[in-house]
Amino acid sequence: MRVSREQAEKNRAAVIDVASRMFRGRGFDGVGIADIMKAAGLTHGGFYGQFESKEQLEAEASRAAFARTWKRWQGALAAEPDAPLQAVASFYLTKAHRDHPETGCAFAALAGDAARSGPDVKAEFESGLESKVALLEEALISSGASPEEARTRALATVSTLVGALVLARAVNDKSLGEEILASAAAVVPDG
Amino acid sequence: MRVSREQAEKNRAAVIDVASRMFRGRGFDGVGIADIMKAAGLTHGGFYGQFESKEQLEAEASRAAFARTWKRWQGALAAEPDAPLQAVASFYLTKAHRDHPETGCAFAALAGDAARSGPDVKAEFESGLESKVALLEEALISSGASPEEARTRALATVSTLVGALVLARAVNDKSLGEEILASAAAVVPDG
DNA sequence: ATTATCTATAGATCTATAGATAATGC
DNA sequence: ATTATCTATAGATCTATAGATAATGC
Repeated sequence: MRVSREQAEKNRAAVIDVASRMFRGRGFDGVGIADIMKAAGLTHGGFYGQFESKEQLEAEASRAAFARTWKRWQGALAAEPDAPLQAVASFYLTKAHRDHPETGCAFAALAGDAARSGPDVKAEFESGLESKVALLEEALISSGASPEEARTRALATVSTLVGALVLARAVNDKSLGEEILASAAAVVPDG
Repeated sequence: MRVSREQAEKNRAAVIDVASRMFRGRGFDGVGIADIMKAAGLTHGGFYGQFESKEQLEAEASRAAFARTWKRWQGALAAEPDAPLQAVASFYLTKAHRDHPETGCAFAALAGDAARSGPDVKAEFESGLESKVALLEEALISSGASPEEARTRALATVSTLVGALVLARAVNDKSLGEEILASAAAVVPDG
């Protein structure tokens, strides 16, 4: 049941894509390799021809999630260049984002898991963070901020956004969750 | 090998205490019941005489963690009543806290896990959050803030603190972690 | 001939339970 | 007699690997 080299590459990419969603939805420890391969339409045993280990897939799936969400951030910033922090906050701090971790921010979904993971996963979180912070910094500098102020505001804003989403997901009360998101949006300055 | 009712109650409390640290250190899914019971000096099988399920222990261990850290917050606020947000930020956003999740804030350590847990765990996270927010609100109102402003600032500050700690733990680069913590401290207002 | 994927399984977990044991508390 | 804890195990996972299979790519 061998497939073409092209198809094999597509299969590998599909595994990463499926894993990226499943990991965000259920956590690294909440999904098994058999689950992922089945969802990608392949068999469990085929996994180790594509990846060295589950941890390698965790890293690659995180990278893929960051690449996707980076584009979303970039689009929002391009559409509203004069208020970059509000631009990001307004799509980030939403009920839809809270209710759909599997397609949302990998920091909010997996940073706790990454904190307990090995250096390969953390390396992806590190570059994922730096690349988002770089987007915000650039936009803030264009809006007239100093480089130092831009970096501080960018880092702190990401912390506020991620913290608010994580907390909003950890409570039962939906309206409390929305209050958390709204309070975070209220303190994000207009850049 | 039966023990006195008093000792049995102490054993149960010890299991909760040990679990509260181990869960914060390794996540709910990263620790087994056998691990916890062994660390508490008991046998695996004894667990189900003390608790209905692992999830019940997760909820009780979370509650215990919140009770402990609530006291820390209260102490910091009592010591510095005029700058409540800075008071909390200055012990929360530290290298020591980043490097010791097992004795630190359960939001930062476990909110991602809680988001995927059942309603009993989420209920503890909800009341754990409300009780910390209540402390901050009260202090901010004493410092002259309106009730609405106090609540918004309290919720947003907790989001920023938790987000910064979670992100600082998810990267390899220690100095980047410290930069994240410092940027969060810089944007927390003086109350 | 090479190799992507398959079936099947090893070996190590995990939660939860059944039944035995022995000390407490009536 | 009751009950807190113990030993032992069922049954369901999980990661990872071994070896077979069959289509690609030389």
